[in-house]
Amino acid sequence: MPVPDEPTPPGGTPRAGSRAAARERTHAGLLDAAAAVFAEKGYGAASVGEIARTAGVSVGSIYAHFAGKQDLFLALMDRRRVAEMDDARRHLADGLPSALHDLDHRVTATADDGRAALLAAEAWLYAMRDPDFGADLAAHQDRLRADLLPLIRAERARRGAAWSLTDEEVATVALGLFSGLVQHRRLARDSVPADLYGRALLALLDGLATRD
Amino acid sequence: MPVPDEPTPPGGTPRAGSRAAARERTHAGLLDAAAAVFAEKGYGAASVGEIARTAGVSVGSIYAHFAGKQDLFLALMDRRRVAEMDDARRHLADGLPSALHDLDHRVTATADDGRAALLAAEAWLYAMRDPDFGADLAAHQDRLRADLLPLIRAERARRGAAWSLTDEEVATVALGLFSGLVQHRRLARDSVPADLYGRALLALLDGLATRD
DNA sequence: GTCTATATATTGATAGAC
DNA sequence: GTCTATCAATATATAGAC
Repeated sequence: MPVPDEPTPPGGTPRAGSRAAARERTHAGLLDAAAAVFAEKGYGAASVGEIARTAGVSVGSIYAHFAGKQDLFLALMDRRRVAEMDDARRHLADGLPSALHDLDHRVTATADDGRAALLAAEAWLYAMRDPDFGADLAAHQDRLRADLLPLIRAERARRGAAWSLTDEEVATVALGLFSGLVQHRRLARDSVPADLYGRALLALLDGLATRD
Repeated sequence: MPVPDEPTPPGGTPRAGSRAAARERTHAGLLDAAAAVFAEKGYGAASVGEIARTAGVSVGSIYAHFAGKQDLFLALMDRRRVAEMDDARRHLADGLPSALHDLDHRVTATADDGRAALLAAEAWLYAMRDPDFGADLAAHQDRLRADLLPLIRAERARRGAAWSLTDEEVATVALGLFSGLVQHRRLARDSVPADLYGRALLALLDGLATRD
């Protein structure tokens, strides 16, 4: 999702102008630069040197903030996760009908955003090679799924019929279709119209009622 | 998809034992090694040295077969593409009902296969950074979609009702859900049961009939 | 066509001045 | 905390013997 990638001041925002605030600024600037470089080059090909240059600091300064390239990447992913959760909770709060229209916009925004889809793919690949990070990412997906569940439950109650998928499975399909359509749209924009996600989800919901 | 990654003898298979056959063997062996190393390390972190060592040849020998790391990667992706097309056409030939059950198996096989999903993600990321390769990959997806279309058309005719999605959109959703579920299953196997793809597609088809 | 040896550049990370 | 300078390791790619 097109996450604004906002900084996360740990334990309260330090007063502007203070030494702690300056440190926070470089810290956040490094994460911004990391997002740009990791997205452009990929994790493997990205170099800490270029990240430092992009952030406008020296190589050595990076190691005063992070243990190394890996730690920097993990910190970046952490920041994106909390931003994505905030974003999701804000947009899902109003119930499913309003959310459906919103989700369409999130598909296109995520696909058309320069870095979001790229970094998500980098994160998934990193997770495939680092079991610990994989567990973190899976837990994050679980939380997203959990946030989706109340809306699905309410919709099922509203329609008052038995479904051929469990609520959790519906949430999984919704999440899977989301990332799948984002990647397809990114590859060939014309093949994924802006409202396809919403229409597909509606058809799915209509078809879930078991037929006898 | 769990593509066997078979060699592609250009212009007919050379006689076994001939010099051309020996060349073909190393060529194919290099592609096999490339598949293993690119999947394990990722494109950026993979080194031609390790690929050579895995294939049991020297670094210099790689450059007698390929122009470099990039060319090797592209050749590998090319081989996987023709194998995937063969595979898809073979399994889709019998019509949709038989294909549906088969598709379920393809989701689990692709997700559980060691390299297929990894290399697919690497290919997508590479495509995001190389427009030419991106066009190739998009064209490949288009061919897959085209192969899916007859089955969808037949199913719509069988059900004899208007649909809220075009046939092409249904194909896109089917492809998108496929890759999305594969990635989710790879991350958290329990969240994606083996038959979820088929059940979701069935529900989608049931719900496509417009309601008035 | 395959090998060994090597040229050249870049990498992640560290040391020490300020 | 940020800098400059530098380390050792590794990268891609090439040259030349066989």
